[in-house]
Amino acid sequence: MNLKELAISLGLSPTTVSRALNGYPEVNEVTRERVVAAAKRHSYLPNTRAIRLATGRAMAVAHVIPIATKHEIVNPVFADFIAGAGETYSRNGYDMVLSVVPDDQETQAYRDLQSRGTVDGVIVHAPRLDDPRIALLIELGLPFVVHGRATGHQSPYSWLDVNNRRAFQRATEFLLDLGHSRIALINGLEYMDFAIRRRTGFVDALTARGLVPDAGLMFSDEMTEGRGHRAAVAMLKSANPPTAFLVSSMISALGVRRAVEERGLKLGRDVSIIIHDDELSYLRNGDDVPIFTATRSSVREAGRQTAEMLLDLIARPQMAPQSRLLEAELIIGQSTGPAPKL
Amino acid sequence: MNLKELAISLGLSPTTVSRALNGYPEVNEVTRERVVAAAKRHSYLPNTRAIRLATGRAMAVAHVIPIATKHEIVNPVFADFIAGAGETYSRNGYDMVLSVVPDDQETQAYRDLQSRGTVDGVIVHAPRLDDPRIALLIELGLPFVVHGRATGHQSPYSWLDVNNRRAFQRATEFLLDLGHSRIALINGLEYMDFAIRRRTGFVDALTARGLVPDAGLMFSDEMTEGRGHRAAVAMLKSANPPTAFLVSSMISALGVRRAVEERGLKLGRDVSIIIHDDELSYLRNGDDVPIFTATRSSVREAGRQTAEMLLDLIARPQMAPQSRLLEAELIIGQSTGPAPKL
DNA sequence: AATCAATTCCAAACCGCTTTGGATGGCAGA
DNA sequence: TCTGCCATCCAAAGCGGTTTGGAATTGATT
Repeated sequence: MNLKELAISLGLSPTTVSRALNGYPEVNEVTRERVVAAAKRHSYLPNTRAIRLATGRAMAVAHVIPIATKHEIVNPVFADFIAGAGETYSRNGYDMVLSVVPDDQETQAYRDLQSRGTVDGVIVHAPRLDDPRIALLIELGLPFVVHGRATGHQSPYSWLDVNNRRAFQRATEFLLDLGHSRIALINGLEYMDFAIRRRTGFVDALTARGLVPDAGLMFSDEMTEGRGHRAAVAMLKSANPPTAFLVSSMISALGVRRAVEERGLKLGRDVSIIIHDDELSYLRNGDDVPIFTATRSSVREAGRQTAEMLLDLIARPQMAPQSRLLEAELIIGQSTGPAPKL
Repeated sequence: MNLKELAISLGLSPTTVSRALNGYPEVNEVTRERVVAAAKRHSYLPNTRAIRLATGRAMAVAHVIPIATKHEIVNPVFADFIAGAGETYSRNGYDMVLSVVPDDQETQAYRDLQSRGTVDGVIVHAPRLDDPRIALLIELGLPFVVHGRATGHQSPYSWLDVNNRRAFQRATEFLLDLGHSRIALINGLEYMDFAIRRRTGFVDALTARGLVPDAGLMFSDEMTEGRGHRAAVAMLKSANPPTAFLVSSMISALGVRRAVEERGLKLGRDVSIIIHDDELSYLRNGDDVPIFTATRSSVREAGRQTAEMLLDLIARPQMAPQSRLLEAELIIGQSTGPAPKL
């Protein structure tokens, strides 16, 4: 059943039926009700493809997921972010299209999206230092919002980010206040913008207390359980081991915890850990009482809000770039305690 | 730049330009080259929305992701499956649209997708016992492929699944051969089809050796680190603890391992663990040597293949339902060893 | 030279909706 | 009674492609 057939069955013109269903004022209320009733009766729904062509809007947003040809890691944070963004899109009648492309074709993917008119805007994931995608999208004139920021990029653009620097600064201060002075940082890859900011917060907090960051206690790699474990093992067996760890991801932290326990040390007594908790739905930090002390910020909520910002931007294209900086909570769990006495 | 403008700039009709670009035979080879060159020069790409309306095909596939209003867990396996499927779609010029909907609106979501013509087909995730989605999709006539199977559903449909029963049967036999007789099963929620099949494989293997499955050693819950840990702790402190664990997920297994180590037991010597390894990219089972002995099957590859099956089905709608049963490898890691002597 | 079949191109219809620019009729105001 | 203004509806023109059904040109065949 399409608009034309529905119109015929009602003895009306397609124009009137279309207007009735879309709530335009130039149709009699009685007629409108007749139309709406008939539409429901025939379970008529307007064809998406036709609407898109007629209105010139795609009513869709893309998330481009580059697949690294080398170490092809799908960001575990991604699923929850998508879930959050997806909720927003559903509520607003937008479709979410995921473009999975080899990373060397990412540029072309954005150009395609733009010139074929497949979507009305995009969300940029996992920005890196001096990320080239931002300049590209500005040039293309395709509305976009970045989840995160790109240190080094000049011109203004819309983004939503967690205050990573502040979060890690506070976490470090918290450990310092507990008397820890040898604090290790188990970070993500430092070409990722968030990792750079976290390190900055960490270093700033140490420096402010007159401590000199020890390169041997700063580790940066993919955030997997194995890497976290390996790094922690190495640090713990060193001559002057850390008494506390600041860990960028729950997953790495599972590895760090294992290393700690393997050495017969007790978490929260001998060694403290603070993690950053994205509140991944399949990796809850304890059901009621948090296990890890953590800087916490829901990536799912970030997804919801980033999507909202993008839809705003699409609705008002000449709007100035917006930005939103979310503050992470510092929540106290069972993984931190006073630095052990020597 | 659109088709019409391009045609004018070439002194040709839109018809000819369209045909030239789409490789139809009724256009002179010289003309075709002129057209192709001009298209590239103006970086012309045909408008997606127009193509979709004109051809009546959406060139898109949906994955409906129900968000449980209660325990809203995003399946961690999901990200990698999507990445795999996405690769296939990209290669074939299809878009992947993700519909995130509250689970009580899932039925309506499928109906919408169908009658608005938003997509040409869908992939059904995480089938449950007697999953109603299958009957719905057959009724709607929307092409679909299920990732997994739905025990209890009658009429034929297309699916791709791992041989979960066989995998867990083999894993259990492997443990039995090592002399273990008290083997625990840490399974996923047993309204999920895959969990039912894994339990069946487990029970079958025990029964075949004349052992009676102990209900106290069979656990079923969400597959998180915490739940795995808790279940293992309880079992290990019981009067007659298991000497081996069969664990449905890498994530739960991290918790089980922690429980084992907390008790001062050594993995592979005092207690054995076999996991099912979906080869999640962010949860590698060791870099070179596998840590856990595992039944292994790449969910990413499953995504690739499931998507291929769906595209086939869309291309040949009257094709009989296809199915593909992937066998998991049993790979030997460091987490298994002979049952400890009493 | 006339016929016929390819070859090569084009005009126009169509996909299913939105939207512009009227047309019609009823009613109040002069 | 006539004018003008609403209120209500419709015809037709898009949106940007694809596809059908010729038409014109060319070359081979008789």
